[in-house]
Amino acid sequence: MDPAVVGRRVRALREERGISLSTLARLAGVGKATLSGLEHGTRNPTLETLWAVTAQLGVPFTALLAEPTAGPTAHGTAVTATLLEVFTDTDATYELYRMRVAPGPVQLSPAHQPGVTEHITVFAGVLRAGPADAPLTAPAGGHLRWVSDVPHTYAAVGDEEVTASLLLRYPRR
Amino acid sequence: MDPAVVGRRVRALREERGISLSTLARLAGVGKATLSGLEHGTRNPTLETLWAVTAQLGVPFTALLAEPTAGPTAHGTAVTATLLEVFTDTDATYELYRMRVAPGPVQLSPAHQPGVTEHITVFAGVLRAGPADAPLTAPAGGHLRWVSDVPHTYAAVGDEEVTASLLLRYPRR
DNA sequence: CCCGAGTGTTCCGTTTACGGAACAACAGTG
DNA sequence: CACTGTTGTTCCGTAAACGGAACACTCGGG
Repeated sequence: MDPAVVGRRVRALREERGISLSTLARLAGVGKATLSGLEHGTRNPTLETLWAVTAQLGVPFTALLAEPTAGPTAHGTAVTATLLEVFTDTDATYELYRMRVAPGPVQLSPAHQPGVTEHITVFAGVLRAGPADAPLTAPAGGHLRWVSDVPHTYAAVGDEEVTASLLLRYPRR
Repeated sequence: MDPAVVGRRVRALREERGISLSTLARLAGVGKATLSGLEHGTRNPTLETLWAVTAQLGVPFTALLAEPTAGPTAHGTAVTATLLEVFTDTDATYELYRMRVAPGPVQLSPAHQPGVTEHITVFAGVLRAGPADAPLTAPAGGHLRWVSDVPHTYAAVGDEEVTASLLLRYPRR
């Protein structure tokens, strides 16, 4: 992860709010040198520092560390999935991904454990996905859902890249 | 933010994967002392350190800093929404929330800007939501979508709390 | 022109997070 | 029993993140 990226975002968020470096430093309770160094990417900020600054900006960490999350980039070439969140409830564990499917060949994914379901919301493009023997199609705004304990496929229909959110539900065994 | 909380989660995630402190430290390229102190909450870890460890665990920061994210907890009493992610594409900005709707009175939410759409995936419970004059109903696993430039409502059907993911799409003006 | 109030950067002494090594405790050998 | 390989914790010198102060700079007034 590049600290310069984080720095640029902090600076952008600050200027977006029209607040000066000096005042943000004072509000967040950190030194001006610290904030300056942070925005320039010349420092390697502490959790405490980042927390203080982002809290003052009213922004979760996620907004700073969004897209370069080197999460488990998915299995193959066409599909890129970034793990956004994992939350555990009493009866299941959920993994929420942001997914991109590049136009091109169909992407085959192996089966998961029994009972696992996938929920996909398509935001842009047209996605054809689901069980390998009976895939479903959804346009932008559409939603797909299937039990993923069988091999399944992902493919972008047309030449537009597909953006979607993927939710995996693992029932508690 | 309490560093002890982060520490406990790191330890939980590590043990969940059945991997020892020593090996995780080696894999992540950090000192054992660093990781030990981090898990105990006696240190104030650096962005670089956190990044190395979470990347090795295959978990985004979000998973560590999940629920105490004092993000914009939603409008009223029945609905609690936590901002998980913000990502900006060329044509729109997305805000992804994890939403909980407590059983009880209907929650009314004011209209957003024109063109904003909401996408909801229900994970648990039964949700009745949508435009105030024509709400829709979705059970667990269901999906709702509507244009939210009119006042809209959220309500849990039955006495089970609703868990859902809410995605707001703001088209670029 | 000078002055005060603001901007953001740089300098610097103190604090502390860092990794390597040494450590005690335990497990499975021969 | 000793030996070897673990486990995680603690010690410690070094590197660096920290906040405060000093700095150069740009505005707007008197």
